Amino acid sequence: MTSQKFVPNKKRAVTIQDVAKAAGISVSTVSRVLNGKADVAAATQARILAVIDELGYTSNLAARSMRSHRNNLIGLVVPDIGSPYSIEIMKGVNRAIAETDFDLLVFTTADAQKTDALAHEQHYVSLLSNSITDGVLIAASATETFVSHTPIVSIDPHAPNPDYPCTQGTNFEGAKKAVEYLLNLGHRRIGFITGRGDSHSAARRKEGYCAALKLAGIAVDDTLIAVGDYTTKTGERAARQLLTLPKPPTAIFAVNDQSAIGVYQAAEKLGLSIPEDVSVIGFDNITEAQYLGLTTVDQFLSEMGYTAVQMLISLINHKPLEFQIHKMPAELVIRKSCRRI
Amino acid sequence: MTSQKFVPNKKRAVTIQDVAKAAGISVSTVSRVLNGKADVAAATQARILAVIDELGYTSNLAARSMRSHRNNLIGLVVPDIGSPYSIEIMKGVNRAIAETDFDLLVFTTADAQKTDALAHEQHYVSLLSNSITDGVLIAASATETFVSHTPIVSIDPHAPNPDYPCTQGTNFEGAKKAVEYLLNLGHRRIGFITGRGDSHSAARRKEGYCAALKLAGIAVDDTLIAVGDYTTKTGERAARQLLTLPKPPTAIFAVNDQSAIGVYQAAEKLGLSIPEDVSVIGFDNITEAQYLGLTTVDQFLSEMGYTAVQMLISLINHKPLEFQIHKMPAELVIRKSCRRI
DNA sequence: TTGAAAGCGCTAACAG
DNA sequence: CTGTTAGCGCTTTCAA
Repeated sequence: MTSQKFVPNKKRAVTIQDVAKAAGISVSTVSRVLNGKADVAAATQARILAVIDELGYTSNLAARSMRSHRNNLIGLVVPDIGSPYSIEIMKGVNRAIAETDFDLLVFTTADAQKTDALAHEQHYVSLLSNSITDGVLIAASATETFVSHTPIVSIDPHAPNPDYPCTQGTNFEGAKKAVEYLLNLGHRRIGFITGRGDSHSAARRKEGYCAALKLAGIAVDDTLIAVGDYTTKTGERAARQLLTLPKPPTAIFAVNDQSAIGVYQAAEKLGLSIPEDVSVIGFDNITEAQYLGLTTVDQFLSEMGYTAVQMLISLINHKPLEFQIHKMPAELVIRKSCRRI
Repeated sequence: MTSQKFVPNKKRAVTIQDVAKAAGISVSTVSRVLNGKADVAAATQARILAVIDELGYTSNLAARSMRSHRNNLIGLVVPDIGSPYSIEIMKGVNRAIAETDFDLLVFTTADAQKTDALAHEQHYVSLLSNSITDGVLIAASATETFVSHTPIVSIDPHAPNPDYPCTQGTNFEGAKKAVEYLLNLGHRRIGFITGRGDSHSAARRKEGYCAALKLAGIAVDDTLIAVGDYTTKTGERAARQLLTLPKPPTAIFAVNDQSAIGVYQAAEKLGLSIPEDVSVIGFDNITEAQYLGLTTVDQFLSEMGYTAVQMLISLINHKPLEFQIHKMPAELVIRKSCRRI
């Protein structure tokens, strides 16, 4: 077996000094053309540009940032790249970034489940913010306070923090709307799958669920509330618990779409069909839920990302913000997972 | 309307100097405890740690990287965060990263369609690689050469480049396998939706399509080959072209799953159903395709990302690579989008 | 065990 | 228009 070994080339990076030397000019002049200053002779500029191209020079971000404190770079910290939630937010962030002259750097706290995500969040935010980034966006932050001398905007934080501007969903109103929709369809036994206990948004969604029920004169039945943690796995377990009740609910409202997918899977495994046997609505609106045909409450995660970028850039440019908390309206997206009874 | 203005706090970042001053000690000693050197008195160390905690000090990545040239940070450049393709790769990369002590920084070339993505790719790679990152992974690179003094591993490059190690799919074999499956099902008129012309992998997939046909003694019919560019949009257009032919194909093999989704949508709009009227297979295997029930050739994009990380880390640690090109096997995933005729 | 000092590559005054 | 110089915050010799 001929295994082709590969040994990396270990050449030093070319610096501004190399360029200056090769062009027979001082570093400051090179720096000037690099930064597009006007006061450089056309001939000199052309020569330097040629040398830069020839040597394949690229400015060292670290060195540059150390001096100029402006990198046109914004950081985004997400709990888990690859989760539908993060992806949706990244899409919006990316779209907003594309309209500006900022670049985007995405940082992930890798394995949120392994060690304490809180410390990681903290760590990364300070790391980015105190270094190369002009400001940072932090999605689904569980952390309360950050150490940063650079602007921070938080996207859909678990708990609201008056110290940092953020975008937020209308969790209460959205959940209420969803449950009211089910009530209008004639449902009276409506189950709820909760999120993690420490999450402010999950709590608000539960409040919305209870409020809608109360408004309709229906008492909240604790046996119809099952505990989840935003994942499909616990969603399935919770749904199984609800659907195997002596008197199961005719509809289930899940704290998020991932949990709703769990309901979908549980129903499938129990030989139940949706929406014939049970109607389902989930909060949030991700691709999988869309393809499954799940009715969802869309709080426009991607818009949250989009808006957060604009807020952050205002802050970076020292413009005051109109609102410290930007609420995104939630909208019910009717698909085929609910039926009238 | 009471708009709550928000003005950012503009405090300077706390540096190692501040810590040294507050602890009544020199910066070098602080640096030592920061880097876990052994030769510091326990008392001094404790005091410094306390001050660090109190002041909320975080080391400046830029400054640190400038001196030490090792940041335990790897960069990933993707063409488009938010595209199913990139997401799949990121998942694998992230999984691998979580097993190491490296952190991941994801860079995106934002809007590939806007300006020339090639220059962007180039730019970001050098930027990351010459600065804060110990090595970079580049996904779906169209660029031929990179300027970098740091290791580079390319994931599923459009065109293979002998200068950089990479992970690659078995494009030819996978496509051949897919078409052979359709042939076994009895299909004789099998359409193909192509990828972009400049893509090596697209070309290989087409070759696989042709090879399978030839092996079965079927002449390649150019009217059954429609041009796409990896997107759902062109996939739909191409599918429409094929399906409205006087003698349409009974099956379509699409260069990627996004194009296959286009086939799905085109069929729907033409009132055709899958697989009754037309069978469909797509290359790659993303969430949407899975939920749609599309039969696909899975080349394990996420495994490509995973493997690439390991290759890169070997390089960073100056270990030679066993293979410069790591081929990932492609596997046919049978779902419900094909039928026997 | 600790401190002083020399840069890493770059930008930004300040002179010429 | 161009060069000189002084750091940005940090690590790392080299002395003490």
